[in-house]
Amino acid sequence: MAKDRKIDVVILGLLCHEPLTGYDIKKRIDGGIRFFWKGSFGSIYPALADMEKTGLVRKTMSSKASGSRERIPYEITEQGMKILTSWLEDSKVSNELKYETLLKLFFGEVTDKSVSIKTIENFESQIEQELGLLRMYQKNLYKVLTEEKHIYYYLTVSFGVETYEAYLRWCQMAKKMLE
Amino acid sequence: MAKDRKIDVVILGLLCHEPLTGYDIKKRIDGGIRFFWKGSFGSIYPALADMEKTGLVRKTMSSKASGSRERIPYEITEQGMKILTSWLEDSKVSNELKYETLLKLFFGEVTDKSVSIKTIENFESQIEQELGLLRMYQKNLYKVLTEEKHIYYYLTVSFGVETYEAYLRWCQMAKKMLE
DNA sequence: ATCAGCATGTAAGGCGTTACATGATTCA
DNA sequence: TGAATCATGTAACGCCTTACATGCTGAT
Repeated sequence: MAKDRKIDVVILGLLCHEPLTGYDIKKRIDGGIRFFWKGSFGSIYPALADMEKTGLVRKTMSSKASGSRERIPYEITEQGMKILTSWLEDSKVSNELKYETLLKLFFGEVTDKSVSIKTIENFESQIEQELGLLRMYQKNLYKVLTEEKHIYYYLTVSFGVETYEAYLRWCQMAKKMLE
Repeated sequence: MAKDRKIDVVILGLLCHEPLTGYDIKKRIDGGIRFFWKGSFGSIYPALADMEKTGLVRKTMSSKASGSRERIPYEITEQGMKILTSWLEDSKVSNELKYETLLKLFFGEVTDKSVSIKTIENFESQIEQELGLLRMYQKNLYKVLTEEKHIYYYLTVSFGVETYEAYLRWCQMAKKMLE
Protein backbone atom coordinates (compact mmCIF):
# COMPACT_ATOMS: atom_id res chain seq x y z
CA MET A 1 0.00 0.00 0.00
CA ALA A 2 1.19 3.48 -0.78
CA LYS A 3 2.62 5.15 2.29
CA ASP A 4 -0.15 7.46 3.27
CA ARG A 5 -2.94 6.86 0.85
CA LYS A 6 -5.95 6.06 2.99
CA ILE A 7 -8.22 5.47 0.03
CA ASP A 8 -6.58 2.04 -0.13
CA VAL A 9 -7.95 0.93 3.23
CA VAL A 10 -11.34 2.41 2.46
CA ILE A 11 -11.50 0.20 -0.61
CA LEU A 12 -10.12 -2.80 1.24
CA GLY A 13 -12.67 -2.36 3.99
CA LEU A 14 -15.53 -2.15 1.55
CA LEU A 15 -14.38 -5.24 -0.34
CA CYS A 16 -14.48 -7.28 2.86
CA HIS A 17 -18.19 -7.87 2.55
CA GLU A 18 -18.55 -8.39 -1.18
CA PRO A 19 -16.85 -7.84 -4.53
CA LEU A 20 -17.35 -4.36 -5.88
CA THR A 21 -16.48 -2.36 -8.98
CA GLY A 22 -14.82 1.04 -8.83
CA TYR A 23 -18.17 2.56 -9.57
CA ASP A 24 -19.82 0.66 -6.71
CA ILE A 25 -17.08 1.80 -4.36
CA LYS A 26 -17.69 5.42 -5.30
CA LYS A 27 -21.37 5.02 -4.51
CA ARG A 28 -20.64 3.43 -1.14
CA ILE A 29 -18.32 6.29 -0.23
CA ASP A 30 -20.86 8.89 -1.31
CA GLY A 31 -23.51 7.37 0.90
CA GLY A 32 -22.52 7.48 4.56
CA ILE A 33 -18.75 7.32 4.52
CA ARG A 34 -18.58 10.75 2.93
CA PHE A 35 -19.31 12.34 6.30
CA PHE A 36 -15.83 11.43 7.47
CA TRP A 37 -13.94 10.43 4.33
CA LYS A 38 -14.16 11.26 0.65
CA GLY A 39 -13.01 9.68 -2.59
CA SER A 40 -13.27 10.43 -6.29
CA PHE A 41 -13.00 8.25 -9.40
CA GLY A 42 -9.63 9.81 -10.03
CA SER A 43 -8.35 8.32 -6.79
CA ILE A 44 -10.32 5.06 -6.74
CA TYR A 45 -9.39 3.59 -10.11
CA PRO A 46 -5.65 4.18 -9.78
CA ALA A 47 -5.71 2.78 -6.23
CA LEU A 48 -7.50 -0.32 -7.47
CA ALA A 49 -4.94 -0.78 -10.25
CA ASP A 50 -2.01 -0.34 -7.84
CA MET A 51 -3.45 -2.74 -5.32
CA GLU A 52 -4.04 -5.35 -7.99
CA LYS A 53 -0.38 -5.10 -8.94
CA THR A 54 0.72 -5.52 -5.34
CA GLY A 55 -1.74 -8.37 -4.77
CA LEU A 56 -4.06 -6.78 -2.24
CA VAL A 57 -7.10 -7.15 -4.49
CA ARG A 58 -7.91 -9.24 -7.55
CA LYS A 59 -10.51 -9.23 -10.27
CA THR A 60 -13.28 -11.73 -9.67
CA MET A 61 -13.74 -14.57 -12.09
CA SER A 62 -17.08 -13.26 -13.26
CA SER A 63 -15.44 -10.01 -14.34
CA LYS A 64 -16.07 -10.41 -18.03
CA ALA A 65 -18.63 -13.23 -18.09
CA SER A 66 -21.51 -11.41 -16.42
CA GLY A 67 -22.79 -9.55 -19.45
CA SER A 68 -22.02 -7.17 -22.21
CA ARG A 69 -21.35 -4.18 -19.96
CA GLU A 70 -17.78 -3.98 -18.79
CA ARG A 71 -18.19 -4.22 -15.03
CA ILE A 72 -14.94 -5.13 -13.28
CA PRO A 73 -15.65 -6.29 -9.75
CA TYR A 74 -12.70 -6.72 -7.41
CA GLU A 75 -12.38 -8.89 -4.34
CA ILE A 76 -9.95 -8.67 -1.45
CA THR A 77 -7.05 -11.15 -1.18
CA GLU A 78 -5.52 -12.62 1.96
CA GLN A 79 -2.66 -10.17 1.61
CA GLY A 80 -5.21 -7.38 1.44
CA MET A 81 -6.90 -8.63 4.61
CA LYS A 82 -3.55 -8.59 6.38
CA ILE A 83 -2.92 -5.00 5.40
CA LEU A 84 -6.42 -4.01 6.45
CA THR A 85 -6.24 -5.60 9.89
CA SER A 86 -2.78 -4.27 10.58
CA TRP A 87 -4.06 -0.79 9.75
CA LEU A 88 -7.01 -1.31 12.07
CA GLU A 89 -4.70 -2.38 14.87
CA ASP A 90 -2.27 0.47 14.35
CA SER A 91 -2.93 3.11 16.98
CA LYS A 92 -1.63 5.97 14.83
CA VAL A 93 -4.50 8.02 13.46
CA SER A 94 -4.83 11.34 11.73
CA ASN A 95 -8.02 13.17 12.62
CA GLU A 96 -8.33 16.46 10.94
CA LEU A 97 -10.98 19.07 10.62
CA LYS A 98 -10.80 21.86 8.06
CA TYR A 99 -13.74 24.18 8.51
CA GLU A 100 -13.64 27.29 6.41
CA THR A 101 -16.65 28.52 8.36
CA LEU A 102 -14.52 28.75 11.50
CA LEU A 103 -11.71 30.40 9.62
CA LYS A 104 -14.08 33.09 8.40
CA LEU A 105 -15.49 33.56 11.85
CA PHE A 106 -12.03 33.82 13.35
CA PHE A 107 -11.33 36.79 11.11
CA GLY A 108 -14.82 38.17 11.51
CA GLU A 109 -13.65 41.43 13.03
CA VAL A 110 -12.37 42.57 9.64
CA THR A 111 -15.84 43.29 8.27
CA ASP A 112 -19.32 43.89 9.54
CA LYS A 113 -20.87 41.67 12.19
CA SER A 114 -23.71 40.88 9.81
CA VAL A 115 -21.26 39.06 7.54
CA SER A 116 -20.30 36.70 10.35
CA ILE A 117 -23.92 36.16 11.27
CA LYS A 118 -24.62 35.19 7.67
CA THR A 119 -21.66 32.80 7.76
CA ILE A 120 -23.12 31.13 10.84
CA GLU A 121 -26.64 30.94 9.42
CA ASN A 122 -25.25 29.45 6.27
CA PHE A 123 -23.46 26.78 8.25
CA GLU A 124 -26.52 26.19 10.38
CA SER A 125 -28.84 25.43 7.50
CA GLN A 126 -26.30 23.15 5.89
CA ILE A 127 -25.93 21.21 9.12
CA GLU A 128 -29.67 21.04 9.70
CA GLN A 129 -30.11 19.50 6.31
CA GLU A 130 -27.44 16.87 6.78
CA LEU A 131 -28.60 16.14 10.30
CA GLY A 132 -31.96 15.16 8.85
CA LEU A 133 -30.24 12.59 6.67
CA LEU A 134 -28.11 11.28 9.50
CA ARG A 135 -31.09 10.83 11.77
CA MET A 136 -32.81 8.83 9.06
CA TYR A 137 -29.77 6.58 8.67
CA GLN A 138 -29.60 6.24 12.44
CA LYS A 139 -33.22 5.20 12.73
CA ASN A 140 -32.91 2.61 10.01
CA LEU A 141 -29.73 1.15 11.43
CA TYR A 142 -31.24 0.96 14.90
CA LYS A 143 -33.80 -1.50 13.57
CA VAL A 144 -31.15 -3.91 12.33
CA LEU A 145 -28.58 -3.74 15.10
CA THR A 146 -28.63 -7.51 15.47
CA GLU A 147 -26.23 -7.81 12.57
CA GLU A 148 -22.80 -7.02 13.98
CA LYS A 149 -21.53 -4.75 11.25
CA HIS A 150 -24.56 -2.53 11.71
CA ILE A 151 -23.39 -1.74 15.21
CA TYR A 152 -20.28 -0.16 13.73
CA TYR A 153 -22.24 1.76 11.14
CA TYR A 154 -24.63 2.88 13.84
CA LEU A 155 -21.77 4.19 15.95
CA THR A 156 -20.30 6.28 13.17
CA VAL A 157 -23.70 7.69 12.27
CA SER A 158 -24.35 8.47 15.92
CA PHE A 159 -21.07 10.33 16.02
CA GLY A 160 -22.40 12.52 13.26
CA VAL A 161 -25.72 13.08 15.00
CA GLU A 162 -24.09 13.97 18.32
CA THR A 163 -21.66 16.42 16.82
CA TYR A 164 -24.12 18.02 14.44
CA GLU A 165 -26.48 18.62 17.34
CA ALA A 166 -23.60 20.24 19.20
CA TYR A 167 -22.91 22.40 16.15
CA LEU A 168 -26.49 23.63 16.12
CA ARG A 169 -26.41 24.49 19.81
CA TRP A 170 -23.23 26.41 19.18
CA CYS A 171 -24.86 28.27 16.29
CA GLN A 172 -27.60 29.50 18.62
CA MET A 173 -25.09 30.68 21.14
CA ALA A 174 -22.86 32.33 18.57
CA LYS A 175 -25.69 34.23 16.92
CA LYS A 176 -26.92 35.46 20.27
CA MET A 177 -23.46 36.63 21.18
CA LEU A 178 -23.05 38.63 18.00
CA GLU A 179 -26.48 40.24 18.09
CA MET B 1 -4.84 34.79 -5.07
CA ALA B 2 -4.36 31.21 -6.20
CA LYS B 3 -7.65 29.59 -6.99
CA ASP B 4 -8.21 27.42 -3.99
CA ARG B 5 -5.28 28.01 -1.70
CA LYS B 6 -6.81 29.00 1.59
CA ILE B 7 -3.47 29.54 3.28
CA ASP B 8 -3.49 32.89 1.49
CA VAL B 9 -6.51 34.17 3.40
CA VAL B 10 -5.17 32.78 6.65
CA ILE B 11 -2.06 34.87 6.17
CA LEU B 12 -4.02 37.91 5.04
CA GLY B 13 -6.28 37.62 8.05
CA LEU B 14 -3.36 37.44 10.44
CA LEU B 15 -1.62 40.40 8.84
CA CYS B 16 -4.68 42.58 9.46
CA HIS B 17 -3.68 43.27 13.01
CA GLU B 18 0.07 43.66 12.67
CA PRO B 19 3.04 42.93 10.40
CA LEU B 20 4.34 39.41 10.78
CA THR B 21 7.17 37.27 9.45
CA GLY B 22 6.61 33.82 7.98
CA TYR B 23 7.90 32.40 11.19
CA ASP B 24 5.45 34.45 13.25
CA ILE B 25 2.59 33.31 11.04
CA LYS B 26 3.51 29.70 11.62
CA LYS B 27 3.42 30.24 15.37
CA ARG B 28 0.04 31.94 15.19
CA ILE B 29 -1.37 29.04 13.19
CA ASP B 30 0.04 26.48 15.58
CA GLY B 31 -1.59 28.16 18.55
CA GLY B 32 -5.35 28.17 18.21
CA ILE B 33 -6.01 28.20 14.50
CA ARG B 34 -4.57 24.72 14.16
CA PHE B 35 -7.82 23.27 15.55
CA PHE B 36 -9.57 24.11 12.31
CA TRP B 37 -6.79 24.92 9.86
CA LYS B 38 -3.16 23.97 9.43
CA GLY B 39 -0.13 25.38 7.67
CA SER B 40 3.53 24.50 7.29
CA PHE B 41 6.61 26.54 6.37
CA GLY B 42 6.56 24.86 3.01
CA SER B 43 3.20 26.43 2.28
CA ILE B 44 3.59 29.74 4.10
CA TYR B 45 6.79 31.05 2.51
CA PRO B 46 5.77 30.35 -1.08
CA ALA B 47 2.34 31.88 -0.43
CA LEU B 48 3.98 35.00 0.98
CA ALA B 49 6.25 35.25 -2.06
CA ASP B 50 3.34 34.80 -4.48
CA MET B 51 1.22 37.36 -2.71
CA GLU B 52 4.03 39.85 -2.71
CA LYS B 53 4.29 39.44 -6.48
CA THR B 54 0.56 39.98 -6.92
CA GLY B 55 0.56 42.92 -4.53
CA LEU B 56 -1.57 41.53 -1.71
CA VAL B 57 1.21 41.91 0.85
CA ARG B 58 4.42 43.90 1.01
CA LYS B 59 7.58 43.88 3.07
CA THR B 60 7.58 46.48 5.80
CA MET B 61 10.14 49.23 5.70
CA SER B 62 11.84 47.97 8.83
CA SER B 63 12.46 44.62 7.17
CA LYS B 64 16.21 44.88 7.10
CA ALA B 65 16.81 47.74 9.49
CA SER B 66 15.66 46.08 12.69
CA GLY B 67 18.86 44.19 13.44
CA SER B 68 21.33 41.66 12.29
CA ARG B 69 18.84 38.78 12.17
CA GLU B 70 17.06 38.49 8.88
CA ARG B 71 13.48 38.92 9.95
CA ILE B 72 11.22 39.81 7.05
CA PRO B 73 7.90 41.12 8.34
CA TYR B 74 5.09 41.55 5.85
CA GLU B 75 2.08 43.83 6.00
CA ILE B 76 -1.20 43.65 4.15
CA THR B 77 -1.91 46.03 1.25
CA GLU B 78 -5.22 47.58 0.27
CA GLN B 79 -5.49 45.03 -2.52
CA GLY B 80 -4.97 42.32 0.07
CA MET B 81 -7.73 43.75 2.25
CA LYS B 82 -10.08 43.68 -0.72
CA ILE B 83 -9.34 40.01 -1.36
CA LEU B 84 -9.78 39.20 2.31
CA THR B 85 -13.12 40.91 2.69
CA SER B 86 -14.49 39.51 -0.55
CA TRP B 87 -13.55 36.04 0.70
CA LEU B 88 -15.28 36.72 4.00
CA GLU B 89 -18.41 37.83 2.20
CA ASP B 90 -18.45 34.90 -0.17
CA SER B 91 -21.00 32.38 1.05
CA LYS B 92 -19.21 29.40 -0.52
CA VAL B 93 -17.42 27.39 2.14
CA SER B 94 -15.77 24.02 2.28
CA ASN B 95 -16.09 22.33 5.64
CA GLU B 96 -14.48 18.98 5.74
CA LEU B 97 -13.77 16.44 8.38
CA LYS B 98 -11.36 13.57 7.85
CA TYR B 99 -11.33 11.33 10.90
CA GLU B 100 -9.38 8.15 10.52
CA THR B 101 -10.81 7.08 13.87
CA LEU B 102 -14.27 6.91 12.36
CA LEU B 103 -12.98 5.11 9.32
CA LYS B 104 -11.45 2.45 11.53
CA LEU B 105 -14.58 2.15 13.56
CA PHE B 106 -16.70 1.84 10.44
CA PHE B 107 -14.72 -1.24 9.45
CA GLY B 108 -14.52 -2.50 13.01
CA GLU B 109 -16.33 -5.73 12.27
CA VAL B 110 -13.26 -7.03 10.43
CA THR B 111 -11.30 -7.70 13.62
CA ASP B 112 -11.93 -8.13 17.31
CA LYS B 113 -14.20 -5.78 19.22
CA SER B 114 -11.31 -4.98 21.55
CA VAL B 115 -9.49 -3.31 18.66
CA SER B 116 -12.35 -0.90 18.14
CA ILE B 117 -12.57 -0.21 21.83
CA LYS B 118 -8.89 0.65 21.85
CA THR B 119 -9.44 2.95 18.87
CA ILE B 120 -12.14 4.76 20.79
CA GLU B 121 -10.11 5.02 23.99
CA ASN B 122 -7.22 6.35 22.01
CA PHE B 123 -9.41 9.03 20.50
CA GLU B 124 -10.94 9.79 23.87
CA SER B 125 -7.67 10.50 25.60
CA GLN B 126 -6.48 12.66 22.73
CA ILE B 127 -9.66 14.70 22.87
CA GLU B 128 -9.55 15.00 26.66
CA GLN B 129 -6.08 16.44 26.43
CA GLU B 130 -6.96 19.00 23.78
CA LEU B 131 -10.19 19.89 25.53
CA GLY B 132 -8.12 20.91 28.53
CA LEU B 133 -6.21 23.36 26.36
CA LEU B 134 -9.36 24.69 24.73
CA ARG B 135 -11.03 25.33 28.06
CA MET B 136 -8.01 27.26 29.18
CA TYR B 137 -8.10 29.41 26.06
CA GLN B 138 -11.82 29.88 26.55
CA LYS B 139 -11.43 31.05 30.14
CA ASN B 140 -8.72 33.52 29.24
CA LEU B 141 -10.66 34.93 26.32
CA TYR B 142 -13.77 35.30 28.42
CA LYS B 143 -11.95 37.78 30.62
CA VAL B 144 -11.11 40.06 27.71
CA LEU B 145 -14.31 39.93 25.67
CA THR B 146 -14.54 43.70 25.65
CA GLU B 147 -12.10 43.83 22.75
CA GLU B 148 -14.13 42.99 19.67
CA LYS B 149 -11.76 40.57 18.00
CA HIS B 150 -11.74 38.46 21.15
CA ILE B 151 -15.41 37.76 20.66
CA TYR B 152 -14.57 36.04 17.39
CA TYR B 153 -11.73 34.08 18.92
CA TYR B 154 -13.99 33.12 21.78
CA LEU B 155 -16.61 31.82 19.40
CA THR B 156 -14.22 29.58 17.53
CA VAL B 157 -12.76 28.24 20.76
CA SER B 158 -16.25 27.62 22.08
CA PHE B 159 -17.00 25.66 18.95
CA GLY B 160 -14.10 23.41 19.85
CA VAL B 161 -15.24 23.02 23.44
CA GLU B 162 -18.82 22.21 22.46
CA THR B 163 -17.86 19.63 19.89
CA TYR B 164 -15.12 18.02 21.94
CA GLU B 165 -17.56 17.59 24.79
CA ALA B 166 -19.96 15.96 22.37
CA TYR B 167 -17.14 13.66 21.22
CA LEU B 168 -16.51 12.56 24.78
CA ARG B 169 -20.19 11.82 25.39
CA TRP B 170 -20.20 9.79 22.22
CA CYS B 171 -17.11 7.86 23.37
CA GLN B 172 -18.94 6.81 26.52
CA MET B 173 -21.93 5.63 24.55
CA ALA B 174 -19.83 3.83 21.97
CA LYS B 175 -17.75 1.97 24.53
CA LYS B 176 -20.86 0.90 26.38
CA MET B 177 -22.42 -0.34 23.18
CA LEU B 178 -19.41 -2.46 22.27
CA GLU B 179 -18.92 -3.97 25.73
C1' DA C 1 -34.51 10.80 -29.65
C1' DT C 2 -32.54 12.25 -25.72
C1' DC C 3 -31.28 12.40 -21.06
C1' DA C 4 -29.81 10.24 -16.92
C1' DG C 5 -27.26 6.79 -15.06
C1' DC C 6 -23.81 3.05 -15.51
C1' DA C 7 -19.00 2.28 -16.16
C1' DT C 8 -13.84 2.78 -16.76
C1' DG C 9 -10.09 5.23 -17.12
C1' DT C 10 -6.37 9.19 -18.10
C1' DA C 11 -4.15 13.80 -17.82
C1' DA C 12 -3.15 18.17 -15.97
C1' DG C 13 -2.43 20.66 -12.43
C1' DG C 14 -2.88 22.39 -7.66
C1' DC C 15 -2.01 21.88 -2.90
C1' DG C 16 0.57 20.55 0.80
C1' DT C 17 3.88 17.83 3.61
C1' DT C 18 8.45 16.36 4.83
C1' DA C 19 13.05 16.69 4.65
C1' DC C 20 16.86 19.21 3.67
C1' DA C 21 20.18 23.26 3.63
C1' DT C 22 21.86 27.04 6.17
C1' DG C 23 23.09 29.96 9.72
C1' DA C 24 22.47 33.26 13.81
C1' DT C 25 21.33 33.91 18.69
C1' DT C 26 20.36 32.82 23.42
C1' DC C 27 20.69 30.41 27.52
C1' DA C 28 22.26 26.88 30.68
C1' DT D 1 30.03 23.98 24.36
C1' DG D 2 25.88 22.34 23.08
C1' DA D 3 20.96 22.51 22.66
C1' DA D 4 16.94 24.99 21.63
C1' DT D 5 14.86 28.46 19.21
C1' DC D 6 14.76 31.91 15.68
C1' DA D 7 14.54 32.36 10.77
C1' DT D 8 14.15 31.70 5.61
C1' DG D 9 13.75 29.13 1.95
C1' DT D 10 13.92 25.02 -1.68
C1' DA D 11 13.16 20.36 -3.60
C1' DA D 12 11.04 16.07 -4.01
C1' DC D 13 7.32 13.82 -3.85
C1' DG D 14 2.60 12.28 -2.93
C1' DC D 15 -2.24 12.86 -2.89
C1' DC D 16 -6.29 14.36 -4.77
C1' DT D 17 -9.63 16.91 -7.62
C1' DT D 18 -11.44 18.34 -11.95
C1' DA D 19 -12.11 17.81 -16.47
C1' DC D 20 -11.94 15.11 -20.27
C1' DA D 21 -12.63 10.94 -23.37
C1' DT D 22 -15.57 7.18 -24.38
C1' DG D 23 -19.45 4.34 -24.89
C1' DC D 24 -23.49 1.40 -23.37
C1' DT D 25 -28.28 0.87 -21.37
C1' DG D 26 -32.85 2.03 -20.00
C1' DA D 27 -36.61 5.01 -19.41
C1' DT D 28 -39.62 8.81 -21.05
